[in-house]
Amino acid sequence: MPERTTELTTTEYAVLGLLSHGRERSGYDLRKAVERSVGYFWAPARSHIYAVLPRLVDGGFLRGRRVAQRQRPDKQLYRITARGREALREWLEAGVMPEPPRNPFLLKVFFGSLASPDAMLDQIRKRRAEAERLRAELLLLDAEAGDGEVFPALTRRYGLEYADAIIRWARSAEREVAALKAAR
Amino acid sequence: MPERTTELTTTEYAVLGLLSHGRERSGYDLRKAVERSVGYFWAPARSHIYAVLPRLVDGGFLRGRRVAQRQRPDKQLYRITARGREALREWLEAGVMPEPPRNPFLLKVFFGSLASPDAMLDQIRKRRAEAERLRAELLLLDAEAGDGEVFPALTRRYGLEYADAIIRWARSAEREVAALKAAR
DNA sequence: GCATACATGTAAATGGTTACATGATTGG
DNA sequence: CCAATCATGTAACCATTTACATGTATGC
Repeated sequence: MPERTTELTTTEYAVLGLLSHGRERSGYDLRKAVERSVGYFWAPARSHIYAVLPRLVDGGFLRGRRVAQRQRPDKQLYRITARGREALREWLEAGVMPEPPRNPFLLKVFFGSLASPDAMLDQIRKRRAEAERLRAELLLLDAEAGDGEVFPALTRRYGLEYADAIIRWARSAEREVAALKAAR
Repeated sequence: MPERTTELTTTEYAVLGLLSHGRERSGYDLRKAVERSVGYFWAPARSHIYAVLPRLVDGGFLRGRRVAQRQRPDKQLYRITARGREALREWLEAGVMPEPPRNPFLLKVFFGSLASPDAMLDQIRKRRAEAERLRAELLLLDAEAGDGEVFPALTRRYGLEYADAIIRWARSAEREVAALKAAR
């Protein structure tokens, strides 16, 4: 952790963010909300969400209340506090940490000459397929969302631009590796 | 770790990869090699490299030898073994794990409506500046490299495509957020 | 009869990070 | 004189992951 300029972890801010739009929710609800919203760029494990919630209550960022249910396990519902809202706003306005570079796929490409051209061709094709899946998913999300909120729409456009970049790259990379193979 | 289909961690494969091109190197050498090659998509901490080397020796992937130096601390030089080479090749040809989605910047954008438009504008501009720096760095690396190895060149092109995508996105996002601000 | 939705959590592992420790040599 | 280069490592921490544990109700 680099000097800890923020009070909370990214996942904690994600949870605060999801709770910032009014409604109180359970851990279970939050997990589903993640899938339908920030899931394609931030998807904490289920158990991680549950771990983070009591911590946020301890810090005064959330308030929780237990709801007994018949025929269902009890629920914990969480609501964001003024303090939580404030912390979230501060985080949003604070400088972004430059993300540590982390792309194992590119690592494979970099050392690609040690594998067979066919194997590398396969890797690149799979990557393209992944980007195409993402692209389709984002178009779907976009259609579902209509033109409501500006910022969520911006993240989807980012994703599309990103997916398109990979698809373009992959297409040209595939040609190049195929040529390499032909040239023996 | 998801079921552990590979024997080693990504950083360990990165080290094997860097040692696969002939020469023996020290931990210190490797760290510098990282910067000049895979650093913009895989950059382990210095201490992490040192931690990984003895582990690779234990597994038979590397052989190390101590070199005494006058006027300098002793060196450990490492060379890849046949076993190491084999493990690397297997990893290169094995399926890529789909990378876990992780983009804290997009998380901020997603919840951008909770901050001031100016703050968000600033965030996006900084992101663009970062992408422009990366772009410049990659062009430089490209120029330095000339047209030698195909695969490293492919990773640089990936980076450029990526950087351009972000720059394009940021430009349009900046306009949009500015409009939002003007609309009060 | 079986999968899925509802609902929450603990335990263990891990891959990675920063901070700390040490010290000589070289070049501006 | 100061910064950078050479050179290696330990210790502490941590954010996050998977596996494990438990059980009811509903719809196909």
